Amino acid sequence: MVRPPCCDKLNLKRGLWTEEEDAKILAHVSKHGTGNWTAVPKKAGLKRCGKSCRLRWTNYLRPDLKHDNFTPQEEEMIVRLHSAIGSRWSIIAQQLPGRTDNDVKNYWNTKLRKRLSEMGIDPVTHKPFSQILADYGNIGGLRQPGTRIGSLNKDLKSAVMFKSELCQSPSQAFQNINSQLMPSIMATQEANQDTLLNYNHTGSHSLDLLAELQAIKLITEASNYTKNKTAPPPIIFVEDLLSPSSSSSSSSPACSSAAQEKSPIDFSWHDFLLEDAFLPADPHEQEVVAENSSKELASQKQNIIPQRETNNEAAVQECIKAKGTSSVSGISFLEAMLDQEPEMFLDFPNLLEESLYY
DNA sequence: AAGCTAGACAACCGCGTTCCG
DNA sequence: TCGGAACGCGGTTGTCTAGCT
Repeated sequence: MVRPPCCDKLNLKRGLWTEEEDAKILAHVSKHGTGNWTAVPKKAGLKRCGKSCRLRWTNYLRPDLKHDNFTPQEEEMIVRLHSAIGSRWSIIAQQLPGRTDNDVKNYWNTKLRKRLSEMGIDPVTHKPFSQILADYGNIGGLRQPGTRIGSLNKDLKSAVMFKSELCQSPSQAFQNINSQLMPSIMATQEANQDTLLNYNHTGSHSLDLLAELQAIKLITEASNYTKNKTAPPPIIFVEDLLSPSSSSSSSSPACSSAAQEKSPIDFSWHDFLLEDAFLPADPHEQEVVAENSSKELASQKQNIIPQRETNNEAAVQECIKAKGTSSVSGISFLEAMLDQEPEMFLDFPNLLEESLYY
């Protein structure tokens, strides 16, 4: 295909926009509306390509855009949606009035991704790094002496470094695994990434549009519930959405009864993991763990709150108080998750260290 | 005060999709 | 049905600024 002349950068200005240029765009749009952007530069008297004009309008000049900081509710929405549909920024942005895909993408890349990494959660898979390391270890005799970790991504590396410092372990802990386990991991990582991308984006495992919209709807409703406490909390399982026969209704058989009883108000960092981080590989052991988990959840339910059957404000507040944090409170959603980091390591004492020291 | 670095965000690039004659 | 133009999207790069040495 022949590229339009505007892309050839012939005598066309690039870089940051001036107020004068912005004014020209605004004047043109107010007079003629949006559309036919290739004609806009000429009509508006701008030495820019139409594509650049459109971008300036959609990302900055549109009157409905918000230019203030992201709220904790917006942060929560982004993380939830990203865990469900991946980096579909335009879809995510559609759920956040006044935000553009560029806004969301930049915010994710500069803030949210990093913070999740520091929590020990892979921002791509939404799994704990330790599980990823463990997964690597289960493949190809990783635990054999002389095997190495490969192209662990930047987030994983930084998270390991972060944890090493936290635990006052020598910083060479990461260097050790990095140097000892590197090559055999590389192929595995690439394979996993391919699978992941297929799940999250396109290809044979992709979510169809309906599933995506259902996911968004459910997540939106969940978010509204945490804010307004107005409706029963839907629970969304990515595994459901990925299943060809999936239904995102709460009657999905894939939703365990224990999980169904879990309320988003009772939010914890666990909610942002795609699956149980330390589920044993052995199916029989998985059953045992699942059974124990169900008992534990049932026990917790009795001790905490009758979540489903009440919208009782006091009970909800008590729950929030008990958990110490929630997106309902004024503090940042991610800060809330960070606050629960000690809980995370209490739950999974072998997190990271397991992979670091064999 | 100057130089360096990291963070934030605006803008660009390339590719896929949609529209339309 | 086909091909070109326009549009939309996600990844990447560039620029500015604040903080640190």
